[in-house]
Amino acid sequence: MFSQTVEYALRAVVQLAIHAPKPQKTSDIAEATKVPNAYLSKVLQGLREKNIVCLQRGVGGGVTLAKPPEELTILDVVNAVDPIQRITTCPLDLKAHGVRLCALHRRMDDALQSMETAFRSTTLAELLQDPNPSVPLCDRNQQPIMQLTSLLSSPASAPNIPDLPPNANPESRPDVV
Amino acid sequence: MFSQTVEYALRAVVQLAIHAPKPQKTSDIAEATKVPNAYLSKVLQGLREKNIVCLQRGVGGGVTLAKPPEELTILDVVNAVDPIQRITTCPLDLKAHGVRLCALHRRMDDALQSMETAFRSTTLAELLQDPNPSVPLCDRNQQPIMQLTSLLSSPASAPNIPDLPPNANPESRPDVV
DNA sequence: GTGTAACAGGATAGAGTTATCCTGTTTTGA
DNA sequence: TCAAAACAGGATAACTCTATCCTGTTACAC
Repeated sequence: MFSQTVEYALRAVVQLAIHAPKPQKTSDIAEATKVPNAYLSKVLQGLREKNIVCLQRGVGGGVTLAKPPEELTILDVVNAVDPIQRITTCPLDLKAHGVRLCALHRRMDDALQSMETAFRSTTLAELLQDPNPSVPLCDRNQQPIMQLTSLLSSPASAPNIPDLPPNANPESRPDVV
Repeated sequence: MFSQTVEYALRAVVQLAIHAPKPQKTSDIAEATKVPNAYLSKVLQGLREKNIVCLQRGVGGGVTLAKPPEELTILDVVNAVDPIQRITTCPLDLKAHGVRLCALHRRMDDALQSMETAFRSTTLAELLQDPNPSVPLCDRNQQPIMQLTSLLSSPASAPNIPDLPPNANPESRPDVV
């Protein structure tokens, strides 16, 4: 549903947000985000054209966010590389429909709108402040305060959060059927 | 965001639902839905493999829905041709994340889930019962009861719903920002 | 100015999506 | 049995997306 390019772009800007405002080299972002280096370079050029990032050549250069993480939403990034195309007029060009979508296209556009709204509501800064124990792009878990305390007081009993089997999925919300 | 194939498949099954349970020829569906005939044939073969439609060769044959419109949801059709792929494990394969998605992928999957839920909540039958004046695949507007009455009593003053300019969009819900 | 760091951008290629064409197979009914 | 109707399916092509490679250009430090 989301293109590879969107996924890559989001990973890259999250990595930039983590280190903002320090510039990051494309190759370092590529490594951290597991995105092919040469392709990431193209994606970043696209982001620059849409004023999401700044690219600086030469020694000490690299990539930076064009705005502070508080002012960049997921939607800004998504729309920069692979815009969510809302359905505004009848895809069949039926004259009688025009901008009054039929039930089918109304529902399809509603789905697009809900996605757009969700993406617009989250900034990069909010992503980083999320209390989720999995830190974006970082292969470790945050230790909750309680566990951190016990870790400090008795290192031997440090909780070791195990990987869960693929079907356990304790963090996800139950599917509304 | 939605592939052409999904759009085509949805148009086709709506057309089948409109005429259910009467079989429709592929060529007739193609014409009504403005989908390339030969390509629609491939799409329908995909829908048959997923038991969404039945295809019958020979004189009097054609395409029918494999279930009544009340039992087919938009999601059934979408997943048959271009499945909504939920994010269940970390796309970067970070060991520490596993099935506990980070904030970024959690939000992306939430968006996918809301789309999935919306599509699962609407059957083909409900699409056809929608009071929306634009009838799916049909290039005319239903006359609301009031207007129909006035039409019958005084044909000369029959309201003629004009096409609206692209930005007026009176039917769409206001965008929640 | 010279060398190095780092992005810029064109050429190219593989895979997937969308689309077309043509021939084969099945089914029905006269 | 034969002919027509209608789908089946292989071959192929255009286009887009994803990805790689290589050379050029810019910026900084010395």
